[in-house]
Amino acid sequence: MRVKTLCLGALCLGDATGYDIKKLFENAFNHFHSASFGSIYPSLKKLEEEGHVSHRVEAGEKHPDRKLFRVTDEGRATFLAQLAQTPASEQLRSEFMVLLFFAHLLPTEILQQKLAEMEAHYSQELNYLESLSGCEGHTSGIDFTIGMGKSVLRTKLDYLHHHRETLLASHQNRPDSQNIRQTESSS
Amino acid sequence: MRVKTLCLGALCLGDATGYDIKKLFENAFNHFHSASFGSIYPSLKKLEEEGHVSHRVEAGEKHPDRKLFRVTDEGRATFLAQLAQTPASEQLRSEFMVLLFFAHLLPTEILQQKLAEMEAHYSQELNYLESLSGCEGHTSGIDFTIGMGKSVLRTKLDYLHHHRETLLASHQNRPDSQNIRQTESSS
DNA sequence: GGACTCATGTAAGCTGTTACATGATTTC
DNA sequence: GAAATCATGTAACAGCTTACATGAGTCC
Repeated sequence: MRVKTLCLGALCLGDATGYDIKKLFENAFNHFHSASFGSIYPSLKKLEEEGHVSHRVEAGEKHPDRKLFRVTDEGRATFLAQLAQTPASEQLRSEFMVLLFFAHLLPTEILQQKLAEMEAHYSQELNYLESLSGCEGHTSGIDFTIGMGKSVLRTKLDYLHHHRETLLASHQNRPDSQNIRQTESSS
Repeated sequence: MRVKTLCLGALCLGDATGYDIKKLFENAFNHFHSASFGSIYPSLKKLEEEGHVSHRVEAGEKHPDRKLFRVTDEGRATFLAQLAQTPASEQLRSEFMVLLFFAHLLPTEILQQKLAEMEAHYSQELNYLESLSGCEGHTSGIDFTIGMGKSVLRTKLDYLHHHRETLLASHQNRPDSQNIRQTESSS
């Protein structure tokens, strides 16, 4: 789902500025999507041209002027239709898995470092999702995504803890630890 | 990690054609990355221009002519360096989570359908990874990625099974089931 | 005869990121 | 006084996908 559609969706939850939407991406959407200013502001512009949103300017005394966007009836209907059409799917992009896939080409210390890095990442994300659980005002759907995210992260951390040592042990004993270059001459 | 680097990595596992590499993306890399012909062939071309790979043509009798690529010493070194530099990270892009996040805007039947769709997806992917577990010739790193993938998918399926009914129940009783348009007049 | 697999490649276009440009206010 | 937060936007570019173009062999 493109950023434009997601911006429209964000505005279906309440009026907001481009800046507010960026924060939504950084917080609520963070564990399943991302977007930068460079895609959010042009998206809002296009949405307005298409009549899906409108805006009014709030003059600021204690903050800069802000453009507060609001979804139109037409925009809401469009989002609903797009949502219903979207097939349920998921795509992981994991540099960590790439690293593991080619782990036999890396020195053990580096592998160890990557594992530690990933564990820290997972822990941090889990902490964040746990902090969200305490908050109120979530729909049942949002609770579901948070709950699922937490379960998955716990599984990943468990998996790391239980298989880390085995992996590192067999990594050190792997064939051609240092003689990759020699193998090549056999052609 | 860009497709070009991944192609170089693929060739570090053995000589291959562009077509072979596409299959690798569809199979082995499938659960953490993807790429199409339109990015693979140009990548191989660039890699050759840069001296990271070379190729020889295998004339086919029972199959079309194929360009068999091989990594050079320089290419191998470059890949190793790039691999060691790559930070361990992960990014999920989930339309399913988006759907759940906005679930309160969808009719219950549609939500139900999306949940079923996702369950089918997860089951299919789990079956595939389970079929891989039986195969031999995996490095410990690859086994790790497969094992982790399986654990995660089982967790997701479990979560779906345990929370599906609760979600659907509270979805049907949600406020403003059908009166989204009325709410709007209060501005 | 039709569908699928094997095999290579290009061109147009979409989507999004990074970096730049600007500037006020608030917090430490 | 420095750094962070609030706030908006553009331009250049990267990277990838989709669709097209082509064609032989194999399996049902």
